[in-house]
Amino acid sequence: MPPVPSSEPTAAAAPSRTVWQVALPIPLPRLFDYLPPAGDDGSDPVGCRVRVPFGRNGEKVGVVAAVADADAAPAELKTVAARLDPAPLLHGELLDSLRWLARYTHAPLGEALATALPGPLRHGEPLPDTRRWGWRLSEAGATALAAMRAGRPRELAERLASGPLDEDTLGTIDGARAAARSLEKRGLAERVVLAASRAPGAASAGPTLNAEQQAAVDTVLAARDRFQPLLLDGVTGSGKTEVYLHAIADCLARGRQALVLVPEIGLTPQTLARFRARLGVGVHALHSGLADGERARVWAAAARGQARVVVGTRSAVFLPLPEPGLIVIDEEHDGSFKQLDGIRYHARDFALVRGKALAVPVVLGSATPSLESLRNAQLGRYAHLRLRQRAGAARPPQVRVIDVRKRPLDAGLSPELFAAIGRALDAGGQVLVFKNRRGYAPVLLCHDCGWSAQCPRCSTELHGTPMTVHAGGRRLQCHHCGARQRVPDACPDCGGLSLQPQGAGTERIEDALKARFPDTRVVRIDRGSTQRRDAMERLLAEFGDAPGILVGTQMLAKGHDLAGLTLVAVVGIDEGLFSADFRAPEKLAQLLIQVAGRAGRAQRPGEVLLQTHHPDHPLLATLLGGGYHAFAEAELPLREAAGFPPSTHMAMLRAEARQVEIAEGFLRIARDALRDACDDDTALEISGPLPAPMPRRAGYQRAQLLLTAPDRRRLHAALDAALPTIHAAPESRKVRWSLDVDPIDLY
DNA sequence: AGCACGCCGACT
DNA sequence: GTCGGCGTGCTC
Repeated sequence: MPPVPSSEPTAAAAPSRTVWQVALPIPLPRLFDYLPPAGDDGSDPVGCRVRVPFGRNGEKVGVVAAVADADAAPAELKTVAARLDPAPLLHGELLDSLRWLARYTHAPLGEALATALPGPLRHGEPLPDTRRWGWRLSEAGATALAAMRAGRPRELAERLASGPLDEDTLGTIDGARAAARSLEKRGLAERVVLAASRAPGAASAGPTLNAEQQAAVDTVLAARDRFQPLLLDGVTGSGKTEVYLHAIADCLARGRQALVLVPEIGLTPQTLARFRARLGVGVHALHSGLADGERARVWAAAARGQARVVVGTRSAVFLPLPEPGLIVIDEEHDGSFKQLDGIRYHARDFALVRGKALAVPVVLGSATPSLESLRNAQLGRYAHLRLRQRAGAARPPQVRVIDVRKRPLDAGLSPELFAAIGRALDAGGQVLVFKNRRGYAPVLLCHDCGWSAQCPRCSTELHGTPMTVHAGGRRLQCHHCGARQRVPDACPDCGGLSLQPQGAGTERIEDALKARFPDTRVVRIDRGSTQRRDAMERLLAEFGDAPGILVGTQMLAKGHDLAGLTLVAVVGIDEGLFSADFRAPEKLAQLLIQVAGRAGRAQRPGEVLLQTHHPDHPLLATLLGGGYHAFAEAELPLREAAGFPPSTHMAMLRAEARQVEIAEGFLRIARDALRDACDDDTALEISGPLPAPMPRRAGYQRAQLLLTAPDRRRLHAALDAALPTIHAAPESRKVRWSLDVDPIDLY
């Protein structure tokens, strides 16, 4: 039986009948109109979740995006099955910002809203209870206490006699939960709501700030109550976190909430413990390791203003902040702030949009700021706060370059490197062998002279565009223009026969090290060996500070301090020097600085060895001579000359199909639609369709279209104009396609 | 994205 | 003789 006695169209004057326009989490770029549910109280439904009938016999949960006149609506309308929120769940600034995000990413609003909500809320569950629950002794319990026989229930009753106990504490006492249930059954104890503890607890004082830190804090505090981006640009060990903590403490004192975004690997128990100890209030954590229910509780606590400080990874940028005071993005250059599937948003950029709408300062911290942020600082859009002094006694490590041309390599490691590792181990030190992992599209390199294959069409004097190895090592291909050629038999420069694709994996390196140092512990840490999020911490804790070798990738650049670390060896940097990805030099520079930072923390002075076929490469010379900022100052003009971001703006249209021709055919349709959408051809440069390496799924081929525009607004205008055509094209249904605005990986 | 409807192979 | 492959079409 249909639950809704449908509202019959009355012939009598029924003037402005309205429809609810609902945003649904499906990849269709429009809203869906529904009749309001019968008996609705008539309060503004915008921002409320609704359950609606959808399709033949399905139901979906969506969010009311607008209320409109029924006359304008299409033919037959279905009726909202249920309004799930009496008052809007999404409203005000957050709803506005999410509308912006949907427009900016050219995604349906429903998908943007779904991305912002934790699973349970997305699926229509009520906002969870965030009250603090605890146990207290009932009156009967108080009288019965003296007569109780010994045991767990009596022990608990005795504790409760001196005051109620919250459930978190209870959970830490052995057998206390069962004891509480037992007391409850006998009417001796009861479960009660405790008062929310918003009163700041004991905040411990941190170290005294040095002059630079104090100046940075003062600048942040001077910007309270207005939108102001601040780039906190401080060398490793300069105490950026102290600056955050002071700014957050001020924010708390003014009764405001603070949101801190950290990279995926940055949210360690140590980080949280430090925030908790220093701020003296509850610090909520939000990360991918949390259960769904827990994420929903943090979201609800933020929405109710109970969460005063939240430290979270990427998705925390979607938390509601009814009493906003400050947003911090730590390690703002980190790639994990960019979501790579679904709605491809950048948490740092979205945090800035929210900060602007919320009128709060946004602190972007990094020792190696992204070139985007550095440029914004140079242009005066961001306040630029520099911390040049290292706190404490840490001193920069010795950095040495090892030339591996013509050296016999074992798993990519040179004899000099093995010797240095042996010396460090003999001296009782720890060694980190760090593999720069610039994945799947290897460049071809001559081991004798260092020559690498460059595209003859796309390379200029300023900027080489490498060709990468394809078709099982038989073909070279340019990722910019798509040009192909055969892999040469001999090096065109020196005639040598040692042409090889770069890239030995960490497993091979681990095996080689185990073979050379059979009596030494070799621990490999990479995505494969640490699926679970605490696995890395556990492995590192086990590693301790006794001599041994750690082998790993990016994940090891940060986090857990290794006190015994005296030698860091970096291999695979040539892939960064000659990558087809224009961001590779920036990523490599950031990585090298960070890795060097690790070696500088030990008691003994650390040593960093860089293995390369290009000991004289300008990037290395600039970086080693002048540090990260010298590199950035040299790199920004190169980017500009080559027409790359941040001076231009990009979008990537990707397509995937069983046959490349299908994917490319779709992209050609899209290309034509985009060309038609531009009134002049300087507005948008379109490259492709280009083949994309490494299909995500077996049996599928990927291709892509790269869009570059000098002006962001015109890029978006072209996309806005062309996307309806692209959506409507029959070819679009034969491929899986996606649009990535501001792509970070051009693969 | 789901989910149904719709026409051609290896199983009870 | 059916169960089921996923092509294609639609969703207020």
